[in-house]
Amino acid sequence: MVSKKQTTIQDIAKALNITASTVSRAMNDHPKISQATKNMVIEKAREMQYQPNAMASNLRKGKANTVGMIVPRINRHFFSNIINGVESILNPAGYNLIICQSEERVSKEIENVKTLISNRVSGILMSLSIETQDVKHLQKVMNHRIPLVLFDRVSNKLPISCVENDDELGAYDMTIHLIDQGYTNFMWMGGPRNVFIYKNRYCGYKKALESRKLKPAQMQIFEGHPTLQVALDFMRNYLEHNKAPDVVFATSDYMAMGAIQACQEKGLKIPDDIAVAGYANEPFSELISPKLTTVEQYSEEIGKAAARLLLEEMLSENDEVIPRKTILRPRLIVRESTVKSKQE
Amino acid sequence: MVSKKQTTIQDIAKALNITASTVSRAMNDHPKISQATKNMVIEKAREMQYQPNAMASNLRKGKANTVGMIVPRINRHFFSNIINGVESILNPAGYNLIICQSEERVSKEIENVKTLISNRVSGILMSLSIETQDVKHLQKVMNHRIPLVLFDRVSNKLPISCVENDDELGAYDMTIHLIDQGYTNFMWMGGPRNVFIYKNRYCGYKKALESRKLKPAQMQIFEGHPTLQVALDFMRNYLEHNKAPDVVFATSDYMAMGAIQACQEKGLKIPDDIAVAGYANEPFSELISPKLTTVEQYSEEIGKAAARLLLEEMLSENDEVIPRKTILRPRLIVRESTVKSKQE
DNA sequence: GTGAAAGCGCTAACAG
DNA sequence: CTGTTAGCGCTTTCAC
Repeated sequence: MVSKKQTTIQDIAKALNITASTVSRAMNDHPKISQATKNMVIEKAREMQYQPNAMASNLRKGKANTVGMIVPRINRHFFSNIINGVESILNPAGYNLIICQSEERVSKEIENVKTLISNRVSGILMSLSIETQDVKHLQKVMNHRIPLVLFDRVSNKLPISCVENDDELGAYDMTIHLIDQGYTNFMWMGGPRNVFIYKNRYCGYKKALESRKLKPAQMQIFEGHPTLQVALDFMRNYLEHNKAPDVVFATSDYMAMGAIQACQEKGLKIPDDIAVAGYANEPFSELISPKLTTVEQYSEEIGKAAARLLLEEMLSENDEVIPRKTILRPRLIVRESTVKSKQE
Repeated sequence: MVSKKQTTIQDIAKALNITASTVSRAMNDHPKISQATKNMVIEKAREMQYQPNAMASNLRKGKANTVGMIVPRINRHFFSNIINGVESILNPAGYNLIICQSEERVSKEIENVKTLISNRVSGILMSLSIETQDVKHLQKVMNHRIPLVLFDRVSNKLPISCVENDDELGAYDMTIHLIDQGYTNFMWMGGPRNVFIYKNRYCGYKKALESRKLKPAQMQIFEGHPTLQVALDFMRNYLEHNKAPDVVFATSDYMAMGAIQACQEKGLKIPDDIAVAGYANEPFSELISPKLTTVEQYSEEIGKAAARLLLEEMLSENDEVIPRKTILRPRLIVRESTVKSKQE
C-alpha cells in the first residue's frame, strides 16, 4: 500500500482518536505514557509505515543529533580508519556522521564548514587541508557555539581541543633506530613543512641526529608532495647525478615506495646498499619486498580519542569549555628495509 | 561579537526594516527582488554572521538536498573511490552526502535505511552487505518514494536501477589469459557464492574453462571470506598436503596476496612454479613483487554512473521510473605474477 | 518589488 | 496519564 503523502504523527493520532502529543510521547518512550498506549501507537505506526521526520524534530529541538566530519580525503587508509574509530564511539552515543572531503583545498574546506553550520550539526571533527593557514572559518564555528575538535592536522592559532600524534617522537624513534643500525649519511624526504605534522617529524629527525653528534645540515633534504610519483621522479634524477646516501627516511610510506622503486631500477639492493624507512604503516608496507620499516600511528585510536573529546564538549552544560589536547604515541615498526642482513 | 542565539532571517529583516519574506527571497536570489535590496540583505547577513538553517528550509520544502549512501565498509579503496565518483557528480549538482557503513551486517544496513528515510534524503545509493538476502528494507525505501540506486552488490528481487561490473566477463577474460599462458591445472579461490559478484565471477571462470575444453569440476575450489589471512591459512595447509596447482585465480587481491605468501614460504617461485592472479587492482597489487596480474574495476566510474542514474530519478517529474541498469566492463591488467619468464 | 499570513512535522511547556 | 497550544526558521501562495 503506497500513499502519496508520508505518514505523520497527526495521521496516527487521528487513526487512534488521540492527540499528536501523545503519539509523539509514545514514540519517544516518555515515562508518563501508559504501556497500553505505547503498544497501540507503535503497532499503528508500523502498520502505517511511519518514519519520523528528523528534519521537523531537529528543527523543533534546535539541533540534529548529527556530527560533521571534514577530512582531506576519504580514500586514505589513515583517514578512513579514523572515521571508523569515530563511528565506534559516536554511533552508540546516538549520533550520525556527515562526512565531507576538503580534497586538500581551503576553499572546499570553508564550503564544508558552511554546510555543516547550516545543518546545525551538534559538533564538528576536522583535520585541516594541506593548504590551510588562515583559520577564520574555525573561528566562525566557535562563534556559532558548535563544539569543535581537530585531529592530526591541527592548528594552535585558536583555543581548540585536539588530538595529535607525537610526530616528533615518532620520527625521533625512527632516526635513533637508523643510527643504531649504523647508518650515518641520511636523506630526508618529507612533506611540506608548513604542515605541522611534517614540521614536527622533521624536528624529531633533527633532534635525534644532533643528539648523536650528526650534522643534519650537511645531509640531503628533499621536500615535496608526499606521493609515490613525486618521490620516484626526484630519486631517479638524484641517483643519476649523485652518490646514494646510506639511508632514506621518508615521512610517508608512499614516498618511501617511490624511493625504493628508483633504487631498485638502479640495481641498488635494499637494505644492503641503501636502507629506506617510511611513515604511516600503510597496508602495502608489509606486503612489499623488502618489508618496509615504518611508524604505526594507531589511526583508529585517533578517531576514538577525538570523538570522546567532542562527545564531552557536546554534552557539557558549561558553555565555555577548556580546550584539551590528547597526544598519542606512535610505535616504531622495524621490518626488513632497514636491517642489514647478518652476513655483511 | 558572539550572541547566544543564532541569527535568523527575522533578525536581518528587523535590522533592515523589511520583512522576513523579502530577506528569504533576497538570499535565494529571487528574480523579483531589486538588486539594491539583495545587496543590502547580503551585506547585513554577512555582518550578522547569518548561516541559513538548513533544517527549517528543508522541512518547509519537504526534502533535503541530501543523498544517503550505504556501503559495507568505507576503508576499502574500492568503496572509497566509488564515493569519490559519486561526490564528483552530486556535489556540483548541489547535493550533500550522508555516508553510512553497514559493516557487512544486515541489521546495521536496516538501521541505516531507517536513518536515511527519517532524514528525508532525496535519494539513496547503496551496495548490499554480504549477509543481505531479504530486501524488505529496500521495499520500504521504494514505498517512501525515495529514489534508490544499487551498485556493485545488487539484487534483482526488486525493480531497482543499478550499476554493476560485468564480473562474469572480468573473470572470463582473466581465465582465458591464464589458459593462453599455458596453465591447465587451476585452483579457484573465491568469496562466498551467495554474493552476486562472486557467483558471477565463478560463472565467467567456468565458462572460460569449458570453452577451452577444460573441466572445472575436476579442479580445486576454495571458498571463504575474501581476506588475506583466510587465504593464507588455507593455502599453507593445502600445500602441506597437496601438490601445488599451476595457477591460483583469486577473486580478491587480498586472497591472492595470501596465496602468494603461502607459496613463497614454501619456496615456490611465482610465476615459474605457480602463477597467481587477483581481482580488484588494489593499490598494493602493483607495489608487490612479483607485480600482481589483476582486474581493474574502475570504481570511480561505478560511483559516477550510479550518481547519474540517481540524479535522473531524483529530477524526474514522473513518479514511476523505469529501472535502468548500467553495466561496466572491467579491464584485465596483466603483470608479472602470471607471465612466465622467457628463458623457461 | 514587497508584505502578510499560513504551515511544513514535531516537541514541550502548561493544564487538568 | 493525556490534551491544548504555541512555535522552531523558513518558504510560498496570495495580495497590493
